Amino acid sequence: MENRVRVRFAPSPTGPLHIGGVRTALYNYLFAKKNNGDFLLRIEDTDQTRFVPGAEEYIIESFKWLGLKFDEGVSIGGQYGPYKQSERKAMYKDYAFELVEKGKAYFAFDTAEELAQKRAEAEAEKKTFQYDCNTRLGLRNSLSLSEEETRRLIESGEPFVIRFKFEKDGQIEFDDLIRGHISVNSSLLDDKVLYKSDGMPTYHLANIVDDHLMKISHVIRGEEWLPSCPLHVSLYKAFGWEAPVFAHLPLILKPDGKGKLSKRDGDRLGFPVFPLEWHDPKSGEISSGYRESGYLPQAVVNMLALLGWNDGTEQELFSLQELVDKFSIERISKHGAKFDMEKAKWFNHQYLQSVSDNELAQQYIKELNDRGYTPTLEFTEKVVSLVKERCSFAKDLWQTSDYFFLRPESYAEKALKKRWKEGTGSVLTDILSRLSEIEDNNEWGEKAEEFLMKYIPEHELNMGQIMNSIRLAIVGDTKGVNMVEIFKLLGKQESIQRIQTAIERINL
RNA sequence: GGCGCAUUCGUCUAGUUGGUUAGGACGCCAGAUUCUCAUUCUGGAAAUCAAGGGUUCGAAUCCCUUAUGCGCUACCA
Repeated sequence: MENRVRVRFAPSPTGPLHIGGVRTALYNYLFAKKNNGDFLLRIEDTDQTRFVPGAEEYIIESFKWLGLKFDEGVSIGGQYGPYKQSERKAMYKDYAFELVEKGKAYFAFDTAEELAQKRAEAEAEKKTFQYDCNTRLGLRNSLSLSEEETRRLIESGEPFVIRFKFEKDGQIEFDDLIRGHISVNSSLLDDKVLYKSDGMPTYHLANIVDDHLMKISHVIRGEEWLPSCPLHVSLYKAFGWEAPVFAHLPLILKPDGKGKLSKRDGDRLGFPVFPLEWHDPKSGEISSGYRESGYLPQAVVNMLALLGWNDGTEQELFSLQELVDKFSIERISKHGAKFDMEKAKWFNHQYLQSVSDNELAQQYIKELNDRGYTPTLEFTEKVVSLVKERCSFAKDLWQTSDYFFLRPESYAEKALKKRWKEGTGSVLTDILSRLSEIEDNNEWGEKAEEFLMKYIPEHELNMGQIMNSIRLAIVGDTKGVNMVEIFKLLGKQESIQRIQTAIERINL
């Protein structure tokens, strides 16, 4: 029980879950499962001003879709709860005060205006104001003020925050599983606020307290936390707690240019940045999701896992279980990875092929019904089996198989020019009459093929030319699956009808 | 500005103890297959390993410097 691996994913419910966050969660999950450990979900809602209704439910729903199960946490429960920081509010204050008593932190009474003033002054001199060991004595806090004054201010209800007190010339060192040894001089760090004047802790305090209380063994999080890690390490030390092992993940970058992948990039380049579609309750804006865009959850998981990690072999397709078996933090790359939508599409193509025809057909038939067609499941299944390999998404089914359901209304001009020559009409008329003579049963398609294979060479006609003109007549373009397969599925009546119509229309 | 992190084909990456024709995948191009399109298969182009210095018989791999990019620099997470 002592050294059990326990990791957590700790999002803040300020909106939909970003794909980078999903990857962070995935790596946490893989690491936990690989080591037979626990994967927890904690909601970090200490900033009341940024709370967005529905975000928490969205997060839970996202992981359900992705197939990543939490062992403990919000909506699941567990013995270390509550798992939502707003419900743990009372305890943070005690911990913050404990630090003040230990001389590791102090009260500060500076107002937001006063600090803004300081920053403006510094900026005017092209410097940066920092609340740290060099400036704190000149500011209004329990270090610069007398004990009586401090007590008087607190008792009179003056708003205050608690700041961490960094040592003057300490060296803070820690090891990161991905980045190796990291060393920072403490006098360069600013005295971060731990406890806000609204009675809530900041991320830094709440995070450390909760990770300690929830017995988190490894903290796997985004690189944006690396700069504040020295503070976190110092906090563990100040409390006298053992720090967890840290691993800071590289960022997911936008496909073009530089920088973090953002919601705007998705809108701009036309790919989802969120696992599920998100309806913003305030702006009413809708952001697309992987699920709604037709991605399979396994494909998203595989794609994300490989964006910055590989097992050292040339394998690229992994099931979730395989990822669990082969995952290792040490093999995560150190630098950010640009998101590649083409590769994402390729992954989905791979996974779509493993979905059964029956399952896809059931899904497709709903779409067909919506479009006003009512084919049987059997027929739809046959169509699916023929066109599946050409699709990357289930939604591609229609554009690759529409001709099985609707007659061509027009004929592609380019194909017409190339495949419908002077005598095509009369040749097809002759072929048509011969096709009509073939008995209309299950073997009609094969028989039709047999006939064509004989007829075309016998009349010294060009195979490609004739087959394509028939295709053009039936499909409306020179595209689609094997002609015989189309004959078979469409049947004699429909096939002949379409050729007949085409001859009449085109030869007009 | 300060601090931190990073830097191998267009993109994702392999390369863990210095000796490889620097490998794979996506994308791209070509060929093959087919009645077309797509799929599939085969092949090809594509990284002087950010740059410059060292160390060494030998460096993508070790050291230094520089450059560039990114991240953080809030009573946000």
